[in-house]
Amino acid sequence: MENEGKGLHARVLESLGPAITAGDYPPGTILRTDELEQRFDVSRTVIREAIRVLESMQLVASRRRVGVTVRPTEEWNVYDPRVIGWRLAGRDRPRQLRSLTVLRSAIEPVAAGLAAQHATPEQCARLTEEAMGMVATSRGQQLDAYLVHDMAFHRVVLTASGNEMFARLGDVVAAVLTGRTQHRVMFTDPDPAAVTLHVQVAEAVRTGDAARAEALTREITAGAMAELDVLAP
Amino acid sequence: MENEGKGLHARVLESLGPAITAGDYPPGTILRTDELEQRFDVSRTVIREAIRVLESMQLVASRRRVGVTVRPTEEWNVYDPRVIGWRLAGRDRPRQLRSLTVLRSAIEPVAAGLAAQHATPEQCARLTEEAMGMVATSRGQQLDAYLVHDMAFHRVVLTASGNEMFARLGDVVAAVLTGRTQHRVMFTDPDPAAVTLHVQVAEAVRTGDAARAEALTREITAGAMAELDVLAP
DNA sequence: TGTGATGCAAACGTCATACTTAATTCGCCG
DNA sequence: CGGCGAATTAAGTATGACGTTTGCATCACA
Repeated sequence: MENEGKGLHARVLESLGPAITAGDYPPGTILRTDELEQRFDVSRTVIREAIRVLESMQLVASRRRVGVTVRPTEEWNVYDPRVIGWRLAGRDRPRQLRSLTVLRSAIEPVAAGLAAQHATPEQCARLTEEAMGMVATSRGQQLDAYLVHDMAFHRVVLTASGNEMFARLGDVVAAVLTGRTQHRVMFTDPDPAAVTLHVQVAEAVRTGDAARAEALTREITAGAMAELDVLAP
Repeated sequence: MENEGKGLHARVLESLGPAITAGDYPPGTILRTDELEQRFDVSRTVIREAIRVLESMQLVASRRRVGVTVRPTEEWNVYDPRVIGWRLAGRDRPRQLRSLTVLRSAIEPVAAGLAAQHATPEQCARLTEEAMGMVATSRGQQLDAYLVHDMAFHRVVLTASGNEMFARLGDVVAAVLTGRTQHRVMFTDPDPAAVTLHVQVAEAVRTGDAARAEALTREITAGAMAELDVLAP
């Protein structure tokens, strides 16, 4: 197992979390702590702490005399990084990927516009650098290297926006980009038009042209949305 | 106290959470469990469960031999409803309100566009109804009643978008709207232009005009952003 | 004197158990 | 038949003991 050195409650969590988010326990399902205790062969303390975390994610609700009940999907904290990770790893990965891509398409253009206004010289340099990296790796089946630059590029944009809520979505965007690469046929190089757009965004941010940065980024995310119709059910 | 019937760990959480998010414990601060145990006069079990929840919010990290250390702001789960609530209640409320308003301005127009495509007849009816309610309460110092309709309106739009990530931001938007009303001079009626925009959005969604719904909503959020410069530092 | 191995101790992690609280169920009595 | 209360059940809390990790200091050796 790679489940070592993380504490027992973390191990229980890594088992229950994915199962619940995958829908293995339909909403309303009742889990009893003593049953879990036996199933995982750990003490109540451990189970209780794992439950407390699941409860803080709104995945379950714990009531006396009743047990721990699984809550309906609409009540989950779908922005919790672990919930996102579990759902991406599980059964409704396509659905989750779709939700996140739509989220991206809303956030990133605005973030790029703000970045054009607030980015530091260092961030502008980083941006140009990563865009260049994308150009360099855009041909000849170097998808992995390309992905690294792509993720870095978008992360810098989100950070440079100066909005902490946007900045925290860096991991989400990275996950979406990674997911797309994994689903893509492995010998298809990235769309040259998309690469060009990234270079232009870097330039727009550097010159402080917010409207242009926003519009260009909107083109990028529109492209991602278009791909989605082909890739995800 | 109104802290009753919620369990001891919840009470500890309601004390530590706001304190940490308010910056009372700067990043790197070390809390020891036995000290907390004495301070709150509860058992280790309770402290440990509270710590576990704070840890799941990425507010703190617990390491052996060193204690529970407060993590830097950039690592917090800023989308956790409780974190948002605590920060809105605390010292950097203006900053948080600003972040959330920017987030709104990115999300809501896209959500409205999607709502125009996916809204059910029932949702369209709800939308028109709430817009009418806003019109009815927009004059004569009925700000509280107006706020109720305003919140309901935006919540329906977010839900009708069909995107679960958007739908979960209903509480955030509600918090922003509430915050705005509280900060506004209490005898100033809402901007008539904004009220009209809401009515037009309802219509655009009903007629399935996505582009128009998006553009109109963008006007609404732009207005909210403009207000912000006056209200928040 | 410098460097690395070794051992101690501090603080969290886990376990077992006893006791408390609250809610549901069921049966008694009016 | 209905309401009220006692039994039951499962989570919540408290506590003492032991395990585990790891920062730090000390000591040995070159």
